[in-house]
Amino acid sequence: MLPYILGFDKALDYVLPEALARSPAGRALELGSVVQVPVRGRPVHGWVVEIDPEPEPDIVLQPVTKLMGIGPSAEVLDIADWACWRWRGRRARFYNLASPPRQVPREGPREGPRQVQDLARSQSHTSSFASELFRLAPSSRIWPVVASVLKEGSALILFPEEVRASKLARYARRQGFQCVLWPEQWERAAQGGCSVVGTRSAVFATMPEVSSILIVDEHSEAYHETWQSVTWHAREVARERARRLDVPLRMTSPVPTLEALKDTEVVTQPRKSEREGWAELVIADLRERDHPGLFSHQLTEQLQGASRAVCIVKRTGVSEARQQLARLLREPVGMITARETEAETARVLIGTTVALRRVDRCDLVAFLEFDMLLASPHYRAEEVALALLAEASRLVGAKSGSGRLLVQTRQPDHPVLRSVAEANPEIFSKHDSQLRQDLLLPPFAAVAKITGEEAEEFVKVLRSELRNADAADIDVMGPDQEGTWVLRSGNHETLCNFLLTISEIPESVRISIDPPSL
DNA sequence: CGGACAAGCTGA
DNA sequence: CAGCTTGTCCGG
Repeated sequence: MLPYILGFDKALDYVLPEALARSPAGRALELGSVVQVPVRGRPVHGWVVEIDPEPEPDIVLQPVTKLMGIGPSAEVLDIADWACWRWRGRRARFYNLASPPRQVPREGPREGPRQVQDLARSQSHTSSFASELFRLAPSSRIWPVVASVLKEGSALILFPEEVRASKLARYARRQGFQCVLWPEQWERAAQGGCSVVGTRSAVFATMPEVSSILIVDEHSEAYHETWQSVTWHAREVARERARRLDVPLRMTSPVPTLEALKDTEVVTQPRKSEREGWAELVIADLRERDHPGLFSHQLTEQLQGASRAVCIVKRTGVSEARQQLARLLREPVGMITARETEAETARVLIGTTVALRRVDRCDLVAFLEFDMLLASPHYRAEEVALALLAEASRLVGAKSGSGRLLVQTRQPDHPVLRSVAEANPEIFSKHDSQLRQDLLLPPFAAVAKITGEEAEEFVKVLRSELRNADAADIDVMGPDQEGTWVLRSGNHETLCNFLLTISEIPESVRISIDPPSL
């Protein structure tokens, strides 16, 4: 069993006492079951990762003290192991993500393990796995896609936000579908016979059968976990899980990422519908302006005509811009920042990009400093800027309504803006694809960012290891001004397999695979 | 991770 | 040299 001790990634062997060995529901213990065991006399939870292991000699086995409940299925343990390989993570982290937040009691009807395990452990079959991306304008309903997926059987459906996930689960149930929310209804999901809806970590939901996986708004940054040492992406986990299960992976997005477009069939709406589903874009070309400042005449004009407007500015300068705007409009301006919300009922609101998620309805979103977004020092800056416009477009509604997007810029012909103006995200993805191919950035390369106190020392070790392993086709770059090194390879197999051979990683060194910024 | 124990530092 | 900090090791 693998103890839930971060920084300890080794399975330990225990004996199961007779008293715990039997259970009315069948086998008491299966792969993934959560047990309590003593580690150095301390009670610790952990996951069963092997049953009847070959006991190592000269070790006195301690008994398991408690059965805590069911855990991730063998299939999920396997995909979690894959995630550990792919992002160089620790098993306990991913197993914990895949487990119920609060242990499910052992009692209750539970059928014996189904064919899940056989399915999971047989990985190498010729696959008819297909992935499909539905490019849907921001205001288009996704329900038709969701419904078609629900009709096929027990689907696994991911949303970027909890609110949307639970709303959809409720709606689906009203429409007569068996549909549960993960992780709240963890046990029902594990029993099978229903579709499962959740956010990022629901990609590790235990389900006896999965008919297909659907990722709604695949471009959302919410699918990319970058918290502390854990870096992983739910879309990539879903892709691998679908491939292993040999079921279709489906995605929706108004602004598909290059990652999603890779090896995927794109299904588009009729041009007319897609055009209709984007909001009207008004561009204020700042180069044409005679006086400097944050407020173009198009902006004042649009703000005066709006019944409710949100202005987006950069983090520094929200309150100053707010004062200026209030003076200009001669009315109070509400403020929304990451920390606080003030005067939310005002007709005009100002805030950073997070404000888009705090407002439920408006008919104008104005980006006052759009070029700042485009120029963020990250290789995904433009992609993120386009995603924000899609998000804003969804907020203000389709062309048929009165909703508008206003962008102040000195680059009115930027591919991001042309994509929105023409309701054609392909304009941007072609541009971005070319750029990333030229610069060898993801998804056209696999990269590992190495940071931390002892990074320099560690990279020296990596370099010498690379010289020894003559086959590895990996570049080492760095350091940059921030003391960051980057490993780059043409594919993840090469990169991750190489990293797997490095057993000793200093405590302070952090390796993030395909981070959002380099 | 967190405890156990060893080795190093300090102050009387 | 006790008493405290910091480091290293290890778990079945």
